[in-house]
Amino acid sequence: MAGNSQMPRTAKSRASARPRAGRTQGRNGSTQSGVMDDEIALDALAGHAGYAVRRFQIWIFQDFIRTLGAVDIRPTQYSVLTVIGANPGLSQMAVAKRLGIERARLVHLLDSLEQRELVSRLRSATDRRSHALHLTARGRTALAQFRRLAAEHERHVAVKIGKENRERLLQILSAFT
Amino acid sequence: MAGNSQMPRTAKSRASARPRAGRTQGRNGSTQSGVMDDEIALDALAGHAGYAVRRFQIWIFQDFIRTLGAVDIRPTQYSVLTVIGANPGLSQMAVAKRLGIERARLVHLLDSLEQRELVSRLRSATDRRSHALHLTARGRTALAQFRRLAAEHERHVAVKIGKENRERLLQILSAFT
DNA sequence: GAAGATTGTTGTTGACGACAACAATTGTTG
DNA sequence: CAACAATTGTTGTCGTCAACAACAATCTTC
Repeated sequence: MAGNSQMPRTAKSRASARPRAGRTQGRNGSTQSGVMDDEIALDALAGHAGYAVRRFQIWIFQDFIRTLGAVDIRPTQYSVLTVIGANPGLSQMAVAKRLGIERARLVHLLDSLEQRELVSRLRSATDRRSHALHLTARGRTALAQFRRLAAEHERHVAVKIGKENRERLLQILSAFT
Repeated sequence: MAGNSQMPRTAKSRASARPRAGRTQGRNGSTQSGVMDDEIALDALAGHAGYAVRRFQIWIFQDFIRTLGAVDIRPTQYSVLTVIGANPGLSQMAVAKRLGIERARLVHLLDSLEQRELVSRLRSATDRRSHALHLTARGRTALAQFRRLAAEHERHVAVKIGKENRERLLQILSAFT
């Protein structure tokens, strides 16, 4: 229930005012409020990977949250469930390190998932400090559904940037997974 | 004074325990705490663009923040300064829409930048509701320096993922800028 | 001129990353 | 084996950021 619609939806309508595609210098007096967004120069920003990546990441998370809105699962929760599902018995530290999540933050994530009875913390037999994390039966069937919805989301991504571009992207960023 | 160090810094040292690169199934009893991260299966996560993009975005922002740590400029501040510099006289709404920032959030960003005398809000002559945003003289010279540091950061990105991959990435995500 | 929209502002909520401190429990070493 | 160091889960704090809601001042529009 936190799903937001789609992209910032840059102001349309107002069909006049042909953008004079030339100079990117600003300083055109009348540029006050009726500006078409693409008239506004990004300047150096256009050459920064971080800017594009950030905007893309926001779009992708919004789509994920919306697509899995009915089951109320956010990207981080999905990643935690997936890793536990694929590696039952992991400790919280191990999950946190693997996903790059603060172990303090994982505590709350697991509290929530445990309350929803998707995950259970069992005391480890070998190290009484740590918890062995497992999916519950309900967690396993739920995850299967989440996976289907996540695949649907992934198709949205493919449509947005192109199937081949998506694969190329995954390949380029494989070092960060 | 908000700069955080670098990456999550997963525990290194401890030179023993050769990871047995085979199965990715988990369920190996001894897998409790001494796990090498790459033994832990990501499962479906590996096929999700969002996961990789998110991890990459975090890395890139951390490097940006660190590289521009000396001048205390964060990515969002840099983007705001850049857009105002390239389009003097813009209203806050226009900047917010162009960068996909909440206009409520831009208020605080500008408060900070105005306090540092990098930006000034002038009352618009044509619309007394809105502010015409300009860089101060100090803002212009400062931005030139920020740009040099940002270029250095961008070189870090190129080293990290490869020069061609960076360009390919910019191309793939050009729709989001 | 009245109704409705826009602009900047303030404030709240929640997700998230980074830290610091702590108790319980290993491990390590003299 | 006992003292000390390190690890694990936990709690709490702080700051960033996106999303909303409400408001006064100011256009727009009819």
